[in-house]
Amino acid sequence: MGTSKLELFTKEQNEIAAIAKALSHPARIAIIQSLLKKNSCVCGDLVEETGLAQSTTSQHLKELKNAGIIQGSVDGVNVCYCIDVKTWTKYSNLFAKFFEAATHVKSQCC
Amino acid sequence: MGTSKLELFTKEQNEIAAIAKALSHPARIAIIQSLLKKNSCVCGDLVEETGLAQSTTSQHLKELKNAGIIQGSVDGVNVCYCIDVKTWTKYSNLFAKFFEAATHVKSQCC
DNA sequence: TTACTTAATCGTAATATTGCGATATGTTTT
DNA sequence: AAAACATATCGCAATATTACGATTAAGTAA
Repeated sequence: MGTSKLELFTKEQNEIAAIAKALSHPARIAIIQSLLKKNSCVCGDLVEETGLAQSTTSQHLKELKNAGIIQGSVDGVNVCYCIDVKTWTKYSNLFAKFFEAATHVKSQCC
Repeated sequence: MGTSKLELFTKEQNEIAAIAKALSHPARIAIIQSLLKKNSCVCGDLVEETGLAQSTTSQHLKELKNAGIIQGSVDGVNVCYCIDVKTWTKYSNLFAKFFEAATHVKSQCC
C-alpha cells in the first residue's frame, strides 16, 4: 500500500493526475513562472529563486524534467533550463479541456 | 523535514500548487469527470466508479471537498456530491492564466 | 596539475499519501 | 426498538515526498 492503483483508471485520467502532481509543489510553480518570465534559466539562479537548498532545487528540476515540462542543456559549468514549449502547450490544452467541461454545468445538483 | 516550505513562496504559487495537489490522483480526476458528466452524484456510485474501497473513496472525496472543488449534501441515507461550479470556474481561470503565460514564449532559450 | 565552480546524486530523517479493514455515526425501514 | 443501509472516521502498514548535508562529477581557471 501507499502506492496509487493506477491500473484502475484511464490513460487520460492518469496523465492529468501526473501533470497535476508535477505542478503540486510551490517551488516547482515558482521555477516554471521564473522560466516563463525568462529572468534567467541558469540552475544557480533558480536555487536563489526558490530559497531552498541546492540539492532540493535540483530534485524539483528533475521532477519537472521527468514530466517533460522543462528541458536543460549544459552551458559550460552551468545548466540552462527552459520550458519545453511543445509539451507545455499540450498540457495547457489538456487542462483547458478538462476544466472547460464544467461550462456546460448550469446548476448544482444538490 | 518532509514538509514543504510554504512560507518561501507567494500566495498565488501556494494556491496553484494546492489545487494541483488536489488534482494529483487519478481517482480524484475520475470522480470529478463523473460529476461533470452528471452520471450520478451519490457517494456509493462513486465508489464503484473508482474501483477503490469505500473508505478510500471517502478519503478522496474529503480531499476534493477540502480543496473546495466539490460539495456534498445529505439526502436521506445517501450523500449527494457535486462540483462547486463557482470554485471550479475560479480555479479554471487561475490555471488558464498560469498556462497562457507560455504563449508569449516564442523560442527555447537553450 | 591543482584549485574552484556548478550541478547531480546519495544517504538519511521527517512527514505525507494511499489504501484497506474495522468501527462509528446517522438515517431509513421493519 | 431493532435491523439494514450508506457514509465517515480510526488505526495501521506500505510507500512516496520533501528537505538537507555530504559527496561526486565535470567543466573552467590559475
